[in-house]
Amino acid sequence: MSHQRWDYAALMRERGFRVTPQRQLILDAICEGGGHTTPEEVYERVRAKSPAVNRATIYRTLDFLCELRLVVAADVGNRRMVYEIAGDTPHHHLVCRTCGKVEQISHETVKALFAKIEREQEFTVDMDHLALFGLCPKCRRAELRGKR
Amino acid sequence: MSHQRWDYAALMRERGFRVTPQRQLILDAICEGGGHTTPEEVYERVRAKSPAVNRATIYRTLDFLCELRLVVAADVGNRRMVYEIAGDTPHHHLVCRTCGKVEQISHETVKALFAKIEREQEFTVDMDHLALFGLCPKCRRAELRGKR
DNA sequence: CTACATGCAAAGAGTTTGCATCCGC
DNA sequence: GCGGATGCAAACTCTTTGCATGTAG
Repeated sequence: MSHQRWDYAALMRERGFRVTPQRQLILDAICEGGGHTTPEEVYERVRAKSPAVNRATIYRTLDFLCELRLVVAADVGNRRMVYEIAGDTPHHHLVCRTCGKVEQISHETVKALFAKIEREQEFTVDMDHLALFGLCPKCRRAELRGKR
Repeated sequence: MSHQRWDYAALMRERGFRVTPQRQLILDAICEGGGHTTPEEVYERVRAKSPAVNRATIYRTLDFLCELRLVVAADVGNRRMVYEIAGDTPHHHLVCRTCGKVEQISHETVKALFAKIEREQEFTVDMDHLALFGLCPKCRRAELRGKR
């Protein structure tokens, strides 16, 4: 999925922000991540193309892109933040803690839980990205085999 | 719920570890948290009673207590770890992204989602601590008021 | 008495901020 | 040219580590 730079550029300008080379490089870097990208990965990828770009710019731009809702941030635990291009449909991730494979869950599936929490505790969960850890089918079978 | 210091002390000694005043103070401090306590809160509470205790000891002891499984650690997002006495029924956390307040959700509530994921995608979610972000009732009302 | 635990200080990682400079519009 | 964006360096938070000292068993 391309991030369609032209649209993003127009969107930024419309809202009175500037389209800078750094911002484009950082968007590219997040795209290259496919799924999720850490700030450090963004930094490395950007630096490969343009070594002068500063870490502070990475962080400021990631925040900026999140505020524009072009990018979403997800806290995947272990004190790690990951960023990804905001997609059309909100989705969540299943992360296999053995092989690291990432699957998706639809927002529909998760919404039932959020609704239940809202109903029972009045707490409004508004996460646009949820990361759930566990075992993918393959690793689960491997684990069962190992335990016998 | 008390942490029953005598049992813990016996357990530590059985396994060849020492029962020190610091360890007892730190256990007390986690207990005082009721649900969940950050390292900083532990530090403050311990320091109120025994000002010489060092931050490094807090971190080392929290790790130690986790390894003994007397305490469980939960990554509550926002790069914040919280600790609590082990042994309660497994539960999860709701974190208010405005005021930072942390509430609990029962494992029962969450299990339905995990079961659904298992059924639909064969993926076994096995998280013992899930952190969901959103707005607590109070901040939600404040936000609604602000938007009018 | 001995090994484990602690205090201290310093180093780390990861992130944020103040300020001068730069450059997109 | 103006004001937002960037680079730089420094600060900041949270956590970890090496080493000498202290103390539980």
